[in-house]
This record gives sequence, structure tokens and C-alpha cells, in this order.
Amino acid sequence: MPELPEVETIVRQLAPVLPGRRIRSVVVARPDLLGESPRSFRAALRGSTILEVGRRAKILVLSLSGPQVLAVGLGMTGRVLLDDSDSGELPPYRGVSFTLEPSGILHYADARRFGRLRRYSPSAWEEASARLGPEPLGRGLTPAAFLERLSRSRAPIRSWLLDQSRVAGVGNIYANEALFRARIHPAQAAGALTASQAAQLLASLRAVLREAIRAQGTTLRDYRTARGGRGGFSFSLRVYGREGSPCPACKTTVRRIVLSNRSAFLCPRCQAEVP
DNA sequence: AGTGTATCCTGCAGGC
DNA sequence: TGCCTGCAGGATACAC
Repeated sequence: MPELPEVETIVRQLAPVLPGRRIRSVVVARPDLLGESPRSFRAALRGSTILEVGRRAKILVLSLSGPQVLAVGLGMTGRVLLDDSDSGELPPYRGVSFTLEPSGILHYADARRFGRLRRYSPSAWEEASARLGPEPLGRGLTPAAFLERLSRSRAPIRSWLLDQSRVAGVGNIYANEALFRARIHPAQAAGALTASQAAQLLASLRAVLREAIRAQGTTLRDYRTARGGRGGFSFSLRVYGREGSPCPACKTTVRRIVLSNRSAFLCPRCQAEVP
């Protein structure tokens, strides 16, 4: 999906322009995107004002008057698109649209419809958010705290990174890219990482996430920014999706393996497996 | 605790 | 060209 950098890009585009706007009407074209009936969804959101646009993990968080919270998880193919000129043009696979006052239409579109738009009370959202792990770019996640979390698990490190309750916002692209940069094999047990490997992994993870945010995310096929643009980080991927290509560091052929039923990409030379 | 499998969906690339 | 299979940025539930 849209992982942390992709959602962060959307938030940075919307946060300067949405607060203060009011939701005049809501169209639900795809009810299965909601966690409730379209009727109650519309009734609860109509007339409310957007106070703040933020992000938690891979989730776009709209704080609304009421107060209530609208949490948008984009699944694999979700798009959040702002039609700021009121063209009225509908994006492909439009699922839900919010007509705003004084202007603008905010669309949620999703080809595969794995995404969800969920409403929460502020306290219920706090509880849901508390079930997620720390933000990888947050100050609270020190190398020591990261190592401590890792030490409690015997899962392969790539699976560990994808578990949102361990560290929040990392998906398959950036998990693989961070492991390559840190020269750690994806199947290595999380709890077996040395302190130095853990520190290296955290630094690599932060670097790759920051670089991807700077590039406005990674567009492989579906991801778009809130203004319909593509993310440029696809050109900077070193191993993800590059099976059969030479490793950018040593020219060894990049390999694809399957871990927990999902692809992992690695350079077998740079990321030597530890038994 | 962790894995494999299935599920929710659609689109697309590649093989034949 | 057309059909079929496998695969895809995610999350969750289940059995083992």
C-alpha cells in the first residue's frame, strides 16, 4: 500500500488547505469501504468541520468537530484526491466523496477496496492508536528502545518490521529497502540482531523513509499524491521488485524469496544469512 | 509465539 | 488473440 511516506505526502499536501473547511455533503458509492452503514456515516459527518489533518502509521487522520475522528486506511490501492477547483470530475474507482465548503471535493478512490474509512470518538481513536507500535521517525524510538522491542521476538526481521504493533507505518517496500541498506538478511530472527545491527537498521529505516518522503513516495502503479501526482522514489529502489538485476553495491544478482507468504528481496552477498 | 492459509477485491503481466 | 495463472504497496482471522 501506501506506506508511511506515501500517507505523509498526502498529509503534507492536505494539512495546509483543509482545516477550516466544512463537509457539506457525503456520497458513498462503495459502502463496503465503511465500517458502518452509509446512512449513519453520512449523518455523522455532514456539517462537521475539518480541524486537523494528520497521520498515524499508514493511516490518514482527519480530526473533525463534534469532536470525532475519521481514520482513512488506504489498503493496497487507495487514493485520497483533492479536487480543489470543483471540476466535479470523478476519479476512477471513486468510493466516497466529500463536498466541502466553501470549496473543494475530497475523494477516496480504491480499485481493490481493501481500504477503510472509519469513524471514532477521540477516546476510541486514542485506544486504537495505542495498539500500534511507535512511529519510526519519532523521537521516542531510541536505538536502545528499538533493540529492546526486537529482543522480545523470534520472528524473521522482515515479518517483524511489517507488524504494525511493533513499529508503525512500515510496509513491504521500505522493510526490504531498509534491510538491504543495513545489510541484514530478511529471514534473520529479530531477537538475534546485535545492538550494532539494530542501531544500523533503525538508522537505515529512518533514512529510507525520509528520502522517500522527500521524493513524495513510491509509485509502482496505483499510488498517487492528493494532487494526482506520482511518487519519485520508485527510481531509488535498490532491491524491492528488482529480482534478477545486479545489486547496486556489489553487482551480485538480487534474489526474491518468500517469507510468511510475501516476497522479500535481497542481495545474497551483501545480506549474508546468519544461521 | 509464529507460520501457513484463506479472505476481502481488481488489474495486469507473462506463459502457452 | 485469448485464456489461465500468479502476483501485487495491507490487514485480519483461522487452524496448527
